Amino acid sequence: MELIQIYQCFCDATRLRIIHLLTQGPLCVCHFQDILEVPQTKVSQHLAYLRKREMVETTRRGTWMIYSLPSKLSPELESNLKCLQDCAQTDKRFRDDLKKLGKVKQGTEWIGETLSQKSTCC
Amino acid sequence: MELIQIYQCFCDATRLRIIHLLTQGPLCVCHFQDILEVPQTKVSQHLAYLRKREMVETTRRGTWMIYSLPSKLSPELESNLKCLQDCAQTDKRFRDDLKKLGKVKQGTEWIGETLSQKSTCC
DNA sequence: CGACTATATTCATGTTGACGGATATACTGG
DNA sequence: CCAGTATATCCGTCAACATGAATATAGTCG
Repeated sequence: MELIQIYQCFCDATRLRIIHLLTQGPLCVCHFQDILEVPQTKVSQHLAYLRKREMVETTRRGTWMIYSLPSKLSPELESNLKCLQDCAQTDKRFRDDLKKLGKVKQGTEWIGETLSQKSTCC
Repeated sequence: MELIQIYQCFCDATRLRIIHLLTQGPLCVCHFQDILEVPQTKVSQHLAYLRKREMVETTRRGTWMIYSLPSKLSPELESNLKCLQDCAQTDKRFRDDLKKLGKVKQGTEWIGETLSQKSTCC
């Protein structure tokens, strides 16, 4: 992944929040919706943008689509993700996203290879 | 400077090269032109973009306009500039830019507050 | 002041991107 | 197979951006 493409992926607020969430681990679309509070279409479109540029990978689990960062990160991407995590700490918006992520995650839990469902959503 | 704006400034190839050059120190427009080998208009427009977003500062020195990074960098910008410098090392294009910067700089030299001109350009 | 150099701005145009609304697809459980 | 949920894609529209050409501005030197 070219450096410039990394920045292109990073340069929209919604995408940046998505990527930031993904640094914490894989996440399914409905969780993105819950956390970001943006329309489903918007989430899907940005995820499509990221997929097209191979910034994210997907796995289907039933009707849910789980998004994650690529399993092997280029050094450039890795550096920039670290930098992002670092910068995000001082930003209220990103911190709030992480808080919500925690709450949303409380509703679900991974047990081995299966997802134990506690919330109404995935 | 907001994180997202940093990425917006970084997300065009020409701008990224400009910013990368600026991490090495102030530079005037004609040097950008020489190094980047892009039309003057293009350089000026990208510099205007960066100026508007306060990613760069300017000083006039005679007919030349010297561009530099802001004297006080936000922590976010500083982190990202470091990251950029890091990533740029492994990229041929950026390395070539630095090589050219060296050559161009050989033609000029700062002596105290005055610019001793050795090349035809500033 | 006038010619010249360095740089900026304006303009027109093509492209990409962001977004909401509508619709399609994919999987699941009955 | 059907209904329902999760997600993706398509479409139209609007704004932002990238770019080259032409022109304007600012400073210097004679």
